Amino acid sequence: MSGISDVARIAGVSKSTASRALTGGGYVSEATRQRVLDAAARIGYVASTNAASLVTGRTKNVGVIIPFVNRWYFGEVLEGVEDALLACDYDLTLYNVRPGSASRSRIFEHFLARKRFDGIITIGLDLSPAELERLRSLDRPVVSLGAQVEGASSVAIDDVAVSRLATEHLIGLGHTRIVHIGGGRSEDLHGTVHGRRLRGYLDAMEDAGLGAQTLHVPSEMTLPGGYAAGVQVVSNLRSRPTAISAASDEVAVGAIVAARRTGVQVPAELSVVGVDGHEYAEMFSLTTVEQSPREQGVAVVELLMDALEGRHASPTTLLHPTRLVVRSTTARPRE
Amino acid sequence: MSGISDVARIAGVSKSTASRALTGGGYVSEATRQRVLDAAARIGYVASTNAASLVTGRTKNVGVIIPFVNRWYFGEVLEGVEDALLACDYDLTLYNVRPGSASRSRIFEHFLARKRFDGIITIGLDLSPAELERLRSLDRPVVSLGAQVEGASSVAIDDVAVSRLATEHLIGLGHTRIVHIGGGRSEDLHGTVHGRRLRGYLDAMEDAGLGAQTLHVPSEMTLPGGYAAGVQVVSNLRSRPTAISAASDEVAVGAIVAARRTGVQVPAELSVVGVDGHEYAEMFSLTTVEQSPREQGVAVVELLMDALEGRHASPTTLLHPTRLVVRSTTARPRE
DNA sequence: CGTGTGCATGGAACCGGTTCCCGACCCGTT
DNA sequence: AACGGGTCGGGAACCGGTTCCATGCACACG
Repeated sequence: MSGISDVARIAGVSKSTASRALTGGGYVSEATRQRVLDAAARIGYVASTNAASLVTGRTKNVGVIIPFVNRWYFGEVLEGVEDALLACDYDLTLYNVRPGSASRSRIFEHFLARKRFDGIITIGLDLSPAELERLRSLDRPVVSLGAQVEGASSVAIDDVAVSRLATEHLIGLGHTRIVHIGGGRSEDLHGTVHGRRLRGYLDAMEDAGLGAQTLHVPSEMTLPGGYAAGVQVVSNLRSRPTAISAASDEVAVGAIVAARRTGVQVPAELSVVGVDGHEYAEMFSLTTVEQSPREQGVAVVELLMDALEGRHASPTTLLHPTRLVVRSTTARPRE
Repeated sequence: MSGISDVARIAGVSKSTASRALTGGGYVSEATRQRVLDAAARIGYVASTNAASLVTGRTKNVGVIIPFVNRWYFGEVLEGVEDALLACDYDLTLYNVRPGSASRSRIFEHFLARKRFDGIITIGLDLSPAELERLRSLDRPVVSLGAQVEGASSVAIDDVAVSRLATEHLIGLGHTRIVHIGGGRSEDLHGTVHGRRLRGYLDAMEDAGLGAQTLHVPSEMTLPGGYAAGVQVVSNLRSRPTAISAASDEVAVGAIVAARRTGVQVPAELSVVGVDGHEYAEMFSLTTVEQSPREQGVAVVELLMDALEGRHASPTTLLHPTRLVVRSTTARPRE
């Protein structure tokens, strides 16, 4: 495999001159630079970032830690991050730490310590104090998306607000028996996305004077999860709610499928609102609060680049905009 | 940041001895080895793979090229690959080449040339001759999943066979007006997954003497794609088909949603069969031919490890097993 | 008792780049 | 004609590891 020495030899210059010509530092005459560039192009030379990083300390590589790649939100974010990093000439090393997976500690203890990247992006991850400590000890900038990492810049949406907005939409239509489908134990109303979305629902109900009749069916943030919860809600014949505020679009769609299957009309008998702007939302005419995970991925990369280039050192938190999109799964309740 | 020299100093030995103790090569007395290991553990030392790779030539890193991360099949595969690589102590560098994206050539020309990985895994990718050439010039083993790369080992399922099996199931139930929803232009019956699945349908129809009445509605391999195609099929009132052979489960589910929405009973009026074993299949009681992408990911990593360790040099192709799972979206046609 | 063998260790070269430092050269000033 | 500052390019050190080679030593053997 060809190295910089080969380029130098072909161009008839020394290694150092070749390096200067290629990286653009120091004085090189235009003529020599061209000769070096030509030589490099001719043999298809690309510098080994590995070797360069040894002396420069910049690896041109970023570690991304993510709990799922297979859920819509995370997949979108990852694609956005990938694109943005590529545009900045960075490679992306992926660490998939599935919740409950044994490999999680191995990643933090072993893999992250290999000094292989210039920075780290964590996505939707709640870190333990030990993990935080380990991350900090690497002495590389850390930015996070969708969850707060202490002392790190981050991009997120206001999860409480989106869920509140969705619920208020239902209340505004005249609903009072509204159930929230989603995760989150009631003790944990801040630490997780699940929890914050439950919080938003509770706040909206409270503010509307409906604090006494809140309902919460726990569910995984998946379509099958929403389906199971939906079955439960719909089969509750005595006092069936007239509306569902779902913690995510996948949950909402699952609930809709469950309702239709049982012969319950949406939105005539049951209104459903979600959160996300999932690619399925349009197909199901789902009313939802849209966020744009792909753009959030791009934004978090920008934040990391700022940190890498020493711009605005103090941690900032960027709140990404969201908006209510009313389609046809929500309507006034029947008298 | 601590280096091997620090470890050596603390343990009171030379750099070379420390290196031998840590990597396990050459002679080191048990006592010294322990002292070195203790010193390393004490300061949380992990060798920089970067620096080591410079001399050993092994980077402990694998490049993965994938067209989507956001589609079920690809997401599953990626998670399987990640797990398996981690278990072998390899990092994963992700290259997401979305079809039609301008960055594709940049990845092949620039990023892949950085000599950063020991091997490459391509997933569901049809390479142009130039790309193939570039890959080969890197002089690193390449293995592929779900598509043939000339001269490379690969893992795949028999796409023709699965689609044939699904279609034969419908034929076996007595259906004759069967439509295939999926991609693939009829000229391209081998090069792509779309094409091969169309081929399987055509073969099955042919063999059953139904070659004259094949029907094909093109569609993207997504749920919305299937929905759109489903609407088209169902609204064809005069001679509506009695069964759909979908190219994937996502397409199948989309078609089912479309049918139900239009009031067409599944399976009473319309049977639907898919291919994949998607996580949604069970929820929709979908009859399908299951494959296991996660396991395929693990298998392709094994193949790569074989190549990296010089075992069985000649390219092998592994056909992964599949099986028909009959649920309740298929039934005999009504008289 | 001299010598050969095998284990244990340290010194130094090396991987492929970047960068520091220094000398050569050119050109305009004094 | 001597001098100084700005350009240009080469030699060598360095990044953090691994590995080759030489050396020291203990022990067994003839």
